[in-house]
Amino acid sequence: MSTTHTGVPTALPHPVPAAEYQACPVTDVLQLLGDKWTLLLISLLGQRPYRFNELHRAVDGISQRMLTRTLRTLETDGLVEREVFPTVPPSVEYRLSPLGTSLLEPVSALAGWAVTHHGEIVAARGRR
Amino acid sequence: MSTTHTGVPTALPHPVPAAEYQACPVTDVLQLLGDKWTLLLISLLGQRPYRFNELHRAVDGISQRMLTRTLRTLETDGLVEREVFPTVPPSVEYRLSPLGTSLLEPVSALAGWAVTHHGEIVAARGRR
DNA sequence: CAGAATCCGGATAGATACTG
DNA sequence: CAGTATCTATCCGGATTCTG
Repeated sequence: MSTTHTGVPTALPHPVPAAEYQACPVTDVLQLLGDKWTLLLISLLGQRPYRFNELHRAVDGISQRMLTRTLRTLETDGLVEREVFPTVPPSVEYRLSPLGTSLLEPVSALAGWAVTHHGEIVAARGRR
Repeated sequence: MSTTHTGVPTALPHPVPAAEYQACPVTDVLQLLGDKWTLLLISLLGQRPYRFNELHRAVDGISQRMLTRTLRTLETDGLVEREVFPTVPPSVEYRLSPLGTSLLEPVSALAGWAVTHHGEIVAARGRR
């Protein structure tokens, strides 16, 4: 194996095939959580169930469309359960599924890191 | 406080002002990690330092432009350090900063959850 | 009340060509 | 080798309108 002046091997010990990391569970989950509203909705639903317009009012700034879309994605991925009450007018309740609830723990760990270190990130950004 | 037939209070105990969650450290960090390449690059750089084209070869499918942009963002946010060796041809090495290294731990926790539960998500998606 | 449908602008990301 | 510059296709998300 040839090396450069830096001592870094030029041959790769672990090449990453596209098919692998595109299906990477971690990347997939991170992208699921990384959008604009998902995490906030999960944390709200982690407190208690919410109804649609209740969420709409709770999350200042979210559009009806994005609230619907984000909830649909979470429902499709099995993190949120949607229950329709056939009343007039209709009422729909959203709650975390057991799977979604289990997600609260590792998210909290990352949230803890974020709270602790976000200042450093902001400081680094401030330097350029 | 009035309640509905579902027993859910209509008054919100915890309204979420836009200014708050838009600056939310957790949302900020999650969005930082949630893009297409960031997590993969962090995990690679968590193993050892890499040079630019070495990363380009390691991450099959990434464009030169996106590799540059993603690394720049990570550098700007203080998670990755960039060292230039004034050789001919030039050589640039990327490594995790201490801040970036500290991120490996909570990311691993979330990664563990992802590995454990990704099948359930995929299964849920499969049902619709 | 809880949405669906449509339209649209800005951001995102890939491909390509060029350079110190 | 390690980028930059440019162009372009696509996606994301907001606003608006309409409905069972």
